[in-house]
Amino acid sequence: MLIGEYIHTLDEKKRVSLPVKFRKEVGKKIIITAGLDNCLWIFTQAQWKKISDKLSDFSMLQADNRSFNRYMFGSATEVEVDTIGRILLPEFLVTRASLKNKIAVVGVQDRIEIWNENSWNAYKAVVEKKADQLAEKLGQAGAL
Amino acid sequence: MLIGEYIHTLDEKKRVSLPVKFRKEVGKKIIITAGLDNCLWIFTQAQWKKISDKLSDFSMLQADNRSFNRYMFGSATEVEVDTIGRILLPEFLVTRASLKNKIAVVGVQDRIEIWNENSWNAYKAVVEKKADQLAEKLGQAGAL
DNA sequence: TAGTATGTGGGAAGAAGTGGGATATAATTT
DNA sequence: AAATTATATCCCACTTCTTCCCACATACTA
Repeated sequence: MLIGEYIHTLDEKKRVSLPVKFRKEVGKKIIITAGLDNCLWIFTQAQWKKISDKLSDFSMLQADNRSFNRYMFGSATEVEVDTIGRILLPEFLVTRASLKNKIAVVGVQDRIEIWNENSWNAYKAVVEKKADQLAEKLGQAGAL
Repeated sequence: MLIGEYIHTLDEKKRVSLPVKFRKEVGKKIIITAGLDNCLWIFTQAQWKKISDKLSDFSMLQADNRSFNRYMFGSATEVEVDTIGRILLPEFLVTRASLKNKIAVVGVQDRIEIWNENSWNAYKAVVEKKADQLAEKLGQAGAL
């Protein structure tokens, strides 16, 4: 289970070290792609297979599905974790997620998210304000 | 059953000792996360599993679910209880709950809550004033 | 009053994160 | 085709933070 938030550095060579707590779970090869809400998503290979299988079930005949598939698949890249636990982010993904020197590495159950630090803080602030409402809603859904 | 309120210290290294009465019940590894009303929640691993299983049913394609999952998982951390019954709080959770030197450790049925001492006192004061009304409401609902 | 249990504080060893350099590979120019 | 430049990958070293351990203080109990 991937949980927790870590503030790490994106160095000049576009490298990020993964938090130690995540390394065992994600393995040596990961899939990184553009996520929703202007962050990057990192999946294990197994997880990615699940997702891509699901996505391929959607009909190619619908424009929305085509767009979304292009979005997810088009930006997906396989990346190796180096000997000391770092990954190298492709330039276009750095741009896509507006990553600067300080980034947030966030564990969200079965994926890792990479955020620009400021965007992440801003996002959190918004969600925190709404948290009660969200909890209420989910409570009604029988979640907690 | 976790009950009672204890005022403990958050030392410079962000450590808090758990009240002895709670230790047996929570075990050696716990999950700590940002709760509602600006406090932290501590769960046993078993409880956390229940919660996360529920949450995994929600699709990541819906914005509200993404928000809540990020909130719950992103702010959760697995923490070990050290040999003398202390836990180490990650910086971002200390910030989230505005914890200072003095904190309140509160047993609430099946979870432990961590509060800034002042916030806790303020919260208690408010609830006390409303207690009659709350009781009335619960009585009508047939709770007691 | 002595002994035990709980809570608090700090120092030292180790690990994690970050930065920089060297080597190999590819590309471009003459 | 050779040489030089550029790019990328691998490896090493430094620094900072974390973790583990031990010691002290206070409070409670016998």
